[in-house]
Amino acid sequence: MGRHREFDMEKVLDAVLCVFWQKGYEGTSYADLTAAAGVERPALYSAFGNKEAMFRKALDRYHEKYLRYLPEALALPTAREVAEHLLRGAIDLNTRYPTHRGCLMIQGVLAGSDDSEPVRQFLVEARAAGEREVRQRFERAKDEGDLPETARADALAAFLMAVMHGMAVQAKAGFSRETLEGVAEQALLAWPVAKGTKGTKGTKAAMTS
Amino acid sequence: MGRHREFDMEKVLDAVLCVFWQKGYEGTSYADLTAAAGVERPALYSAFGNKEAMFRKALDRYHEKYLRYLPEALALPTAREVAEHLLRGAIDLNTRYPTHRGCLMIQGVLAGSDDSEPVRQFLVEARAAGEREVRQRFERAKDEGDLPETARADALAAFLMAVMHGMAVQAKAGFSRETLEGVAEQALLAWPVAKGTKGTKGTKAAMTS
DNA sequence: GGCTTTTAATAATGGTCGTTATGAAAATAT
DNA sequence: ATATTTTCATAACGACCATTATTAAAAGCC
Repeated sequence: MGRHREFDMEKVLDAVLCVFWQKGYEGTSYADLTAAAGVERPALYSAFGNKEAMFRKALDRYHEKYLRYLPEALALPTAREVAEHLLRGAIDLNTRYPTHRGCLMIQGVLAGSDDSEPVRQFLVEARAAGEREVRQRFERAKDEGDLPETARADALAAFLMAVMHGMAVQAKAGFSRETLEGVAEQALLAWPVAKGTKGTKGTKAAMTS
Repeated sequence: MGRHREFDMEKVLDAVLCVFWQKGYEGTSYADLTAAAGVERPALYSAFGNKEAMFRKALDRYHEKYLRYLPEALALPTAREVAEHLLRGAIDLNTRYPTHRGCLMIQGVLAGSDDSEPVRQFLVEARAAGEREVRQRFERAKDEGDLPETARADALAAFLMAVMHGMAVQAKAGFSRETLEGVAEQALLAWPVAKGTKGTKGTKAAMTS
């Protein structure tokens, strides 16, 4: 019984995601959303609830569709490869789409009015969760011996995420892919190497290959 | 002739700056500004012009009052010291004030509506100007021999700024000063050393002293 | 075909945004 | 002391914000 919806829910969500990605949570209005989705306001409300819920849904999709490189990275055999894959994945994602450069988890809400504080806090926690996974992966790497005992997993994870966040800021500012590759390359130069493991001296092209 | 203004212009500007610093450009309303400055709207308009001009004035003051560590850093004798001072200064600034953590030049506008695009672009250019100064300083360091000929000044500057941007994001997310010091320490581990210059092996406390 | 149910589009809600008239208060100048 | 000029606070402006009534259209069931 009843009529079925005429629009493609996934297409609408993708359109919504792109707008949030480009303009951030607060910078996005329903006028923007309806224009991008080709669907009127009440349809968005019936489909998502409200703006905050819509953003959370968009963020879910962002994880599923664009942040796959994170679990991919964590599954690699060594911490060095994990770091390389994370940096490369971030560069790809931040520079691939000219209309929405940078990272939704950074520019979604970095600072804003009190109204958007719940969303900001949600993003803070989401980023912390990602960093936690990376840290735990590096702790495992210490156990497995591909990171030296003296390495600090928490500092390495925080450093790696800081570089990724910084690259997101730079990508949003229009920095080229090549420039970001130089950043990632420098970030990896001091990657700790466990005793008895061959280093990567001379492989300066590690990040650009 | 005529009446003179009753409020302290510098105090008002400081208050305005703090609000922008905390909530960003778009997240700040005139209600916030008047509440913080203790001055009514028309006074702000007569003193600054409009919101965008007010933000630019606040950014000028930010440079003068809080970004002094940048020219300080550039004046130091070696590139290594420049980098250390920049990182330390960023950490200080980003974590010192609990009510407005992070960096105005990052969280002022990272992404926003079309209305705030001029301000966003202005911040992009301001950050680029800072990075350019750092790059030129590193090129000089190559000439002077305290950076090796093989070092890429542009990549080092971009990397350093990326780490600083990333730390600003993390500071806004509540990261402790100690965590950021660990990030900066890792960032400096691979700092290039010219031939015939003594390295810094073993001085792991370089950043926390 | 009539009845019910769900979606669609139009348009209105109260509230807040940035920006300004407006008129009272205060201080200098004549 | 009066006139002039500037600043001050109250309050209003239109525009846009996120959120909903409201009503028309479409699709199922009998």
